[in-house]
Amino acid sequence: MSEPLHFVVKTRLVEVVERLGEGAALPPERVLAKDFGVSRWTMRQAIRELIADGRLRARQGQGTFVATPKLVQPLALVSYTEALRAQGHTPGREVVAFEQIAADAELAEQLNIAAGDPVHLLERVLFADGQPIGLETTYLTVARFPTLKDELDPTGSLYRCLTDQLGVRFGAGEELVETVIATPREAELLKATQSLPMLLLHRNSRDTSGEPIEVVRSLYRGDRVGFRATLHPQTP
Amino acid sequence: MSEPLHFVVKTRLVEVVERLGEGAALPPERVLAKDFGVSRWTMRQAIRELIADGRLRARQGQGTFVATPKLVQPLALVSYTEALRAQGHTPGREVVAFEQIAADAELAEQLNIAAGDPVHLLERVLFADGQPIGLETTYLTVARFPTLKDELDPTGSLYRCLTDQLGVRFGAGEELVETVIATPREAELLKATQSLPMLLLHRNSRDTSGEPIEVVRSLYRGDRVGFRATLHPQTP
DNA sequence: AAGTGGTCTAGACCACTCC
DNA sequence: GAGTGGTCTAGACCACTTG
Repeated sequence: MSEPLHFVVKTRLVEVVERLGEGAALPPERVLAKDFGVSRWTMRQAIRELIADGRLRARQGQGTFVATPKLVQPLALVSYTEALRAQGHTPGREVVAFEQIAADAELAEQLNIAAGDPVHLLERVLFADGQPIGLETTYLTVARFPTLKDELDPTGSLYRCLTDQLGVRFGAGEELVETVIATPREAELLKATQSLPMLLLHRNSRDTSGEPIEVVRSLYRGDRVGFRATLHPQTP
Repeated sequence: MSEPLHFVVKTRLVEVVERLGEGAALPPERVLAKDFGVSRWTMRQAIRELIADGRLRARQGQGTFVATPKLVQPLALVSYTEALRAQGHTPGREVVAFEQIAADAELAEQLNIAAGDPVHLLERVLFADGQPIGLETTYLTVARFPTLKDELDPTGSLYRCLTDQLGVRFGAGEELVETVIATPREAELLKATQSLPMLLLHRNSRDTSGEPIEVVRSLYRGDRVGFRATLHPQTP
């Protein structure tokens, strides 16, 4: 058994998926398992990998369907809303939380404040064409943005509010990208099955004078989103 | 059952992992399952997620161990060797293939050549401190680099060879990042268990005049590597 | 040979959606 | 209520590493 059975099944299932069109429904797992002559566990293993690869999409109580291609988002300091619209998709946002909390040690260091200092916490689910694709958690220092709670429409663009209303000028920033598994809470907010690979982006934005503006933790569904970075040549 | 059992187990297992030090061995799966009062399948589900998160590492025939933190690699046009060394790690490379193939339609378009034209294929496993962390597949047009096969030491830096020996000047490039599941072949080369989430980087480098230099498909172990991008402010 | 993780089976029940 | 995907069990065998 050099090649696991579930991979053989996956390979054969890919052919089925390619014959069906986008959005087409797959036969039920139990039927597929019988057709392929494997157990349901093995069948699900193959399906699960195709879901992680973004080829299939499962909906409990309904069935499994051929997915549409992944979105590609820019890895840059631009508004989420504008980036999506530029690609012809309909952006959406849903506020999960907008409150003040006390910064823990790690967050305090990243924002260059003292542990325990108050920070704004803004947590929003990002939608594209009605589908949840990401969970964005933003932290901003209250001392620096005392009027944010009044000025910001939490369903609107934070980036726009900061630049247009509060006069913030974004400088260079850093973004970290890695894969993680979502917690059940995060998975539920993203309407994803648990243990689906996610892309975690961690951003620490600074203004033109190098002062921290915000700390952002964005969790994107790995089955639906990819990112594009623009590389700049070295000048040594 | 709003919270799946395997997640409850995962949460409790994290505490165990944190008490043990880096590199420490976990009890066998069967023992853990018994201790937690769950089936081995549920136990493995929890372990599998901690492996994907980079907290644990499993070695067949040996056991499961507490992992070291993820590496963070720059998402930039610099030599892999130099980047790793700058972080105090020992880089390594192993050549899997170095040959000529005919470009398929997609590759031909990306390299701005005709389908069927010969291209160099260089496939290498990248190591950090003796551990395989990535599989890099590079395609270069033979017509543009006819002497590459003679000039390049395939165990050395391709970037160095291109810039120093062949006079190539890298311009701006684009890099795509997404999560995928490795094929069994790729998983084997990376000594990873299958169905582990990977980070796929797809790069299309161009020189200063905009001509394509190379197409690179890099597959990194998502449990061991993260990436850092530097963001540049918009100038509208 | 013994013990480890990796794969697979058969079967069960739960949660959700639609009729 | 019927049918779907989601979770979980108990048990088996395989592949690999070490003594």
